[in-house]
Formats: sequence, C-alpha cells, structure tokens
Amino acid sequence: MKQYQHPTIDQITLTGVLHALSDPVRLNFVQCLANLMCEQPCGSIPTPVAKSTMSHHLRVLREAGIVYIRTEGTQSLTSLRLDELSTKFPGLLESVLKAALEESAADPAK
Amino acid sequence: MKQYQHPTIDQITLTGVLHALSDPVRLNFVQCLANLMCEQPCGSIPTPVAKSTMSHHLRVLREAGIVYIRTEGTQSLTSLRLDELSTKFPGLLESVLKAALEESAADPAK
DNA sequence: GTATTTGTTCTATAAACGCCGAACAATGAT
DNA sequence: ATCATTGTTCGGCGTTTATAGAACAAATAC
Repeated sequence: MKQYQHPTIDQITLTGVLHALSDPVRLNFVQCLANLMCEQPCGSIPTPVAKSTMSHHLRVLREAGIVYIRTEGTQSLTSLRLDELSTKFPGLLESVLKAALEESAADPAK
Repeated sequence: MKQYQHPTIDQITLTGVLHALSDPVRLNFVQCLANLMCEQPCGSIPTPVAKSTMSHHLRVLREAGIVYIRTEGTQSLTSLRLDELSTKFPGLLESVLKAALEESAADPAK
C-alpha cells in the first residue's frame, strides 16, 4: 500500500495523546491492541463504524504517536508505541488502560 | 450567584475526563489548581482567553467531574476533585499532571 | 440608592470532528 | 487478466467545539 509518517517522541504532545484517547472508538481499539500484545491488522478488531471512519481514527492515533502502522501486503499492521510513550509520559498510558479496563468491568452493558 | 450541578462518581466517564483534559487551556488550569493545593476563584489563575470562554471551560471541567465549584459572594471557588477521581481512576490524574509538568519543563517556551 | 466586582448566559462565527458512501490504489489469488 | 481483499482518500453532511462580545445577575462597596 503505502508508508506512513509517524511523529518522533519529542513531537508527541500530551494534549494530542489525551485527545486521541478521548474518543470511545479509539480508546476501545487501543484497549484491544494492548490486550492482544502484538501488532494487528485493522480488520481483526471489531468496530462499530465504517472502515473509512476507522481509517480516520487510526490516522488520529498514528499522528498522536500512540500507534505505529506498517504495511505488509494488502493489510496495515498496527501496534502500540508503548515503550516510547512510557519514555515520554511514564505511567500515563498504563493508568489510562487500567482505568478503561475497570470502567468496562464495572459496566457490563455494551 | 447560583449553585452548580456536579456528576456523582459513577456518572464520571473516562472518555469525558480525557476529553476535558485534552484542551490546553483546561489542562493548564487544572495544573495550576493542583499546584495551588486549595480552591481558587477563576480569576486568580491567569488565562489567555476571555472570561466568557473560561466560564465555558470551567463548565466542561465541572461536568466531566474534574473540578468542584461553589460560590461564595461574587466569586466562584474551584477545587480539584482529586480524591474522588483517585477513587474512580487510580493514578490517572496523577500521571496526567506529572506528564504535564514534565512537558512544560522540557519546553520552556510559552 | 449607584458603582464595582465576579462570573454566567446568550448569540454568533469559524473551525474541527465523527460519520458515511463512493471511488481509488495496491497486493494477492484464481 | 480478472477478481477479491484490505485500506486510503475524497466529498459531503450534521454536530460539536472554542472563541469572543454584549447583556445580564448577584453580591459587595460606597
């Protein structure tokens, strides 16, 4: 397909990260990514939105520095930039993911 | 003046909190609030926006469950709901504030 | 009473956002 | 070459957002 541009660590901003994670669809996707612990094609994670919408969300996550995307064949493999984010903002993504987990556990609906 | 409505702990959502903190003006205000360690009138914290805009931002922070606002005389006193947020999302606000501090330390401009 | 202070609400505007379908691109399979 | 798979990009639509100024409300000071 094509190659993607990713921000370097010092280009990542806190507000950018928070904004990217503040959308339910994106947060849920990041949560799945963290659970699976390995890079995933976009299609392997179920989403409630159209694929063009998901492409937009992945772009936001990528430009915020949260995920790394590479292409292999026809699919684009997405992985969390966990190490780099932990370097830039220690504990941040961890506590967000923990909070997301607890919230979804407390609310069995949806 | 008037009294405000605040969400209960279980009405607070993670995406709501993240969204509220993803705006630079709001995040900066929350940072100041955390540093001062006590409730503050809105006007005591310098902001780059008009007071009507700040009123809007405070409303967002209040409705997200991040701040508590009460009125005394003509001024409205704002305080962080740190304890309640720590109960709902342990470590979250702490790591966001730590990240904000480190980011502003790394970038002496602005 | 009038004036001052502090903040809210209203109205408007411009930008950003989330969403989708259609068209397109690139790879892989038949 | 044709078809299927996997995503991206584009155009558009409706909603939300950040912003500010003007008008308003309430408490305080004079």
